[in-house]
Amino acid sequence: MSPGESAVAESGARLRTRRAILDAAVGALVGNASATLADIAAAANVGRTTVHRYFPERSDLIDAVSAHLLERIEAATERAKLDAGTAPEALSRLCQEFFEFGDLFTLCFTVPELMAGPAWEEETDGDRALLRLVERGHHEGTIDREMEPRWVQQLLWSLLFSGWSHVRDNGVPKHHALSLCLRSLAKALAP
Amino acid sequence: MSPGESAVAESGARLRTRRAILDAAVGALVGNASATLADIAAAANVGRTTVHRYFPERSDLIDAVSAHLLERIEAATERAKLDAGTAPEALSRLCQEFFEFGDLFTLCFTVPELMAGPAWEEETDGDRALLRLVERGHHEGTIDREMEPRWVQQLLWSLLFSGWSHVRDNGVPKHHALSLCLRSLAKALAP
DNA sequence: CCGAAGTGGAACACTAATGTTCCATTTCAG
DNA sequence: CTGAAATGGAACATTAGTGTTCCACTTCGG
Repeated sequence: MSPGESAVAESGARLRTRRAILDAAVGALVGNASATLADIAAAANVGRTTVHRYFPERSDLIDAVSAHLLERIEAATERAKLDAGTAPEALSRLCQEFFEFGDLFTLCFTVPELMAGPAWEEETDGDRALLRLVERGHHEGTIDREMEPRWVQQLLWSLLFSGWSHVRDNGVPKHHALSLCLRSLAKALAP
Repeated sequence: MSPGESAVAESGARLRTRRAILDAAVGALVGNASATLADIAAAANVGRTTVHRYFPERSDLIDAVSAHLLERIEAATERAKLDAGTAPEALSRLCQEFFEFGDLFTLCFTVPELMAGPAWEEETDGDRALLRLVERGHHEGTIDREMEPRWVQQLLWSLLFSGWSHVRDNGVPKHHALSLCLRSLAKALAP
């Protein structure tokens, strides 16, 4: 292996610590939206210096978390197979997939820098798939035509946020919060 | 008037600037959740020194904003007359009242320090009135019994958040966003 | 007109977070 | 075992925000 393949073939160790830092960053930021690099380093059982080695600036780390989040969202959207079944069924599956993320996606609401990047401005494939799905529901007659695609999108996300807040604030079991999300979504969308 | 009545009889000017700073703080924080005291002072057309005269520490200002917000929420809850009409009607009125706040209450989601105070932990009269209202709806048979009081509370707030996000992100007119909120809420709660 | 209240702004010290450098230590593959 | 890779930690400079002090300026009621 010739030297200089910096980004390509990282040693196993590097990949592992990089991942550890990333995970720790997510965990720390979920607990405290303004977590310090020192906090994150501690959470990752790593020196602050090491964090800087992998992510020279704070914004680099934030960007990485952001990218990681986007990837997971896209993956979950694919798993939900939005083309299968009726539109409400597909939306329900998507809701369940997203719910699995746990408080991970709470970050979108609590850490504003996270959404700042250009990647969040443009529509992702997942976004488009969701919007198309709602339109399909309109044609099928399985989704209330007043519930326009973008509103459904807002609704889905804020329902998930509600669900996890319900778990956190009121100590409700997760499965119960999920079923409240699903029921509320289904009823709101029903024609 | 004897000297030393510090907090009681403030001159008109003092009250006016205090209010100006408070309003500016709300506006600045809505625009940027991590607004600086300098930002706020500038927004209020006031020197930073003056801000410190009225609110010695940043937390004092935040507390004042928090109190102001709580007052308005309580006032809006009273105006909604939750005891009148059917439960869904009352909830709809409450939703409209809250919606009037504009992005003001977005602060609850974006400025975590704001909710940190002890005043937000304990249940306010407004909270209790809302929870009782939902129970009344259950007895009347006008609200789905699966929609437990605290969930309805979460739902109401996150719908409002969705509504204003819809306005901000998608440029939808306010009245339209409001009607989407009301419709979604009504359908989700319907038995 | 006068004096007190209210204000603005400059200057300062203090703190917390960030980013950098350097060196000693550990780890691990060959 | 040996050297390169990876890490931890101390020390440092820098920056941004905060809180304080002091003085000059305006304003406004009497």
